[in-house]
Amino acid sequence: MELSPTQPQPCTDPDCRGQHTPAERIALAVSLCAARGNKLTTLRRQVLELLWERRRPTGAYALIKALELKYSRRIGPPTVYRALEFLMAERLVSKIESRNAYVPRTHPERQHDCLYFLCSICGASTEMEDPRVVEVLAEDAAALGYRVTRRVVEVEGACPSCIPAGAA
Amino acid sequence: MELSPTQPQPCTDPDCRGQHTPAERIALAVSLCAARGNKLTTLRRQVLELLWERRRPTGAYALIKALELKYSRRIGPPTVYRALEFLMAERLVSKIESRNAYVPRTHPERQHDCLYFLCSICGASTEMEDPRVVEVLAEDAAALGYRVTRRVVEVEGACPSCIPAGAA
DNA sequence: CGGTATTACGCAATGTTATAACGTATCGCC
DNA sequence: GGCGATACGTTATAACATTGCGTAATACCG
Repeated sequence: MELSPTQPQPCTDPDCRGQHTPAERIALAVSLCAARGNKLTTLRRQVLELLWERRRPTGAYALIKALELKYSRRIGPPTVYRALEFLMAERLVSKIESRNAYVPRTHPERQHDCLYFLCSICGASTEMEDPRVVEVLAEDAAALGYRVTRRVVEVEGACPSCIPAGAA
Repeated sequence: MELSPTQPQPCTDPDCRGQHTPAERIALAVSLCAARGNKLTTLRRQVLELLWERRRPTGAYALIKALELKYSRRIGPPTVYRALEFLMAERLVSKIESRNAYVPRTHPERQHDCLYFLCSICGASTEMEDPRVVEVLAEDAAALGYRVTRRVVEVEGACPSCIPAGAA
């Protein structure tokens, strides 16, 4: 499942209408890092840009190949993994655990982890936020006495465009 | 993070009090597979038993080592992965995606995917079910036009026993 | 400036997780 | 027994991730 890049995705957050373009999100990333005193180096920015360009969950090695192709130089796994580590720490990127792949976050300025809807047919991913999920999980965590540090919520299925194809 | 086995875990489901023992859960697995006309072979049962014995998320290769040790024979990765595939299809086992590890399911007879609470300190996992999570995710999926086939909900944090240790 | 500490990156090697491809054995059935 | 289907064994390899160490770039401070 390694499909061709597509266009900017609509934001499903009710608070923000319209589309987010890669360029605009990169600019936001730059200013966020600057504000925090962290360095979005060239390499890190290139990785983030690439993720925005592909705009679907992308594995680290696919990223390496794409970087090598685009910038005509050799890049080792640790280089990319370190960049991803930084980007995740800055909340600019999320890992899709069920795919060992990475996606750019639409709203790096926000606090909570996102939900991801993943299409098993076309491979697309849709990010969303739902405070109800956060709240319910918080209640469950409290009931168990857990202190929450991270939420992984990934819903696998068929996206609207693919349902005709895959419908039984 | 590879800790020693522990005892049967309490079931957090309000509908069922008491503890589930490995032996009892294996018996349930046998009868469920029989009822469905599927074969819980020796190997598959051994893998399931091992998961119940370890009772914390266990990687495929750790499973291989444990099997080799316990039954004194060589076992290749595909053998174990196929057994896991079968056990997951029968809903007897779940994969913890954020750890690339596997756990036995307490209630294989039930339909919905579980939530998992995972302790980053001791490595323990706690299974639970919450219809509210399922419902909220169903609503979100409907809003996006997604047809859901699987839910991955993994909450990382500190378990009650570890909070004193890890508390800042 | 120049020295020094810190952080980022390059690179080789290796570790870990998962699957492909193909052959053999086992089981159920007629 | 012969046959088809399913499970399992085996080798190799793919895919994902990290360790360790050295060098380069940067920031800080006298």
